[in-house]
Amino acid sequence: MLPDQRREKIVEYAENNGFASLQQLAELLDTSESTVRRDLEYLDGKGQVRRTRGGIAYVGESLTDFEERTTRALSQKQRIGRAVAELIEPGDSILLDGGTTTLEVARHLVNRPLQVVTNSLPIAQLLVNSPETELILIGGYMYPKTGVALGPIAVEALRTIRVRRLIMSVGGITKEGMFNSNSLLVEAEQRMLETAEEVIVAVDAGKFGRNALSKLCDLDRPDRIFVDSGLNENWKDILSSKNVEMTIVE
Amino acid sequence: MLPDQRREKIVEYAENNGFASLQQLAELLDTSESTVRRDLEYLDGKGQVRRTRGGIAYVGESLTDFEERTTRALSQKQRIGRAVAELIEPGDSILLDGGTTTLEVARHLVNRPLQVVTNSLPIAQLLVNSPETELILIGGYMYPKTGVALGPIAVEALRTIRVRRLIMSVGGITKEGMFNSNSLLVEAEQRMLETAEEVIVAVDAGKFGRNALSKLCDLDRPDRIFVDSGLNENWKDILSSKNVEMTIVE
DNA sequence: AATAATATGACCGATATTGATTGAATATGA
DNA sequence: TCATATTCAATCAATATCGGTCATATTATT
Repeated sequence: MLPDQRREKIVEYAENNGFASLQQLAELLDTSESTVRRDLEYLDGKGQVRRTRGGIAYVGESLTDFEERTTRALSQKQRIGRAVAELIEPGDSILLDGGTTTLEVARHLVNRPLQVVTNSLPIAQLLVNSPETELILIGGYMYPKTGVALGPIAVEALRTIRVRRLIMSVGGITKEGMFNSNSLLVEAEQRMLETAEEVIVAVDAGKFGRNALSKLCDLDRPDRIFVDSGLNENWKDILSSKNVEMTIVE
Repeated sequence: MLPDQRREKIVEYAENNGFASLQQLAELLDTSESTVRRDLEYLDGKGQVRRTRGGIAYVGESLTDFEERTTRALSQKQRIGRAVAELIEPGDSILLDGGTTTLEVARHLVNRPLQVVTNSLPIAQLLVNSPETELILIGGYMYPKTGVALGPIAVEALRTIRVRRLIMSVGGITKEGMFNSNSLLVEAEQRMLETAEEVIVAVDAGKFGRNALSKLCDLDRPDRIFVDSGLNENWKDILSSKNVEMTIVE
């Protein structure tokens, strides 16, 4: 097997399982631990994966990525995306955060007369040739896996922008608030929150009760949350007690 | 089997499988490893496929298919792109302007250890998943036709950036200087000129003697110009009298 | 047909990768 | 704390791959 191919498989395996031990990988790839060790060193050096004693852990959206793979979660994302897009009115100016859910929203915005601001490369790619849509891209350091622009350049660019609606997704929601896994991302998203009149959060129910690294904002900060019908009653009560408008998509 | 036919099969196989080893290919095509090796060198040179030790990996979306079959001017662009890319050293920080010629340069930068700054969406798309390459995207208003970011946001972002080399292409070159067709673009490019230690212009010979809307800079502003061999002697004299280093690609 | 130009396959020294081994560093558990 | 068991980083010999060269075969041109 080719070295690059092997490394790709390692990343893939780590993505799916969140963690992988040296032995597992050596057996899976039918190679020696030495080689795996060298590969991990290489991949870690590049930030694709984080080494831990005895193996590796996937860095980034590990848990969510896994869930995204399941078709059920995906089709829910699509439904959520459509529902959010239906809310958008002609001539709106909207800010689209990166993420697979917001990408689903963007799919429904092609060829609609809108001003769209985004820091997501895939979303920009989708909308750049949409004739009716005026597209403004937020630049910055490109985070490789998800293709979103982060860092000081992104934050600075967001300072000069005002939009009617922000559509964002988050990595986890607990009673303490909304979370995401990457602190650079959270910093950019906090700036986004300041630029929008109305904040809309689009998540699948699986994110509720799950924690992540950095706190993004309080639970009552969004004006509206779009979520699929998998949300349990307890959470519905909590949200309505916080005066967050909720749209259950099915 | 014809060489071109054989190469086409190699690309096809790589597309389908993601990876292909030398041995696999040699067997599949019923030819020697030497020949396959030469083919891979050729295909890698065109950016259609990425060589890795022991074989090849398929690289990104094949815009190439479309461009491959077009005029001679394009293959000159490819050659220029390759020549410019050879100049770039590991660890360099470079700023890539938008345009088809610079896109050809970018094809040869995939998987090389570099810091790349660009305002071009297609170039970003090409490099975002190149693991060795750190990518910084300049945002702004997206100009639909060419997919480059322009306007005040782009200009502002460029103010905070310094790079070793700027690689740009221009719409026209006359004795009065370099020109481009869009004044927003020229404004951004003038800012780019300020951020780079060394300015490299990559153009095909057809641009010489041609005018365009907005003046970008004087003829002697670039440190180096890459151009194909179609450039006539008169222009060579003019450029050398201006102390611009010239590389004739062929 | 003769010649030139190009493509091919085999070979070889240089280089990179691999797997095993070792002692050092770190974690585990009494 | 100490003893034991893992895991780690470094090293080395064996192996695989690379780039270049050369003789031969194929194709194009005169």
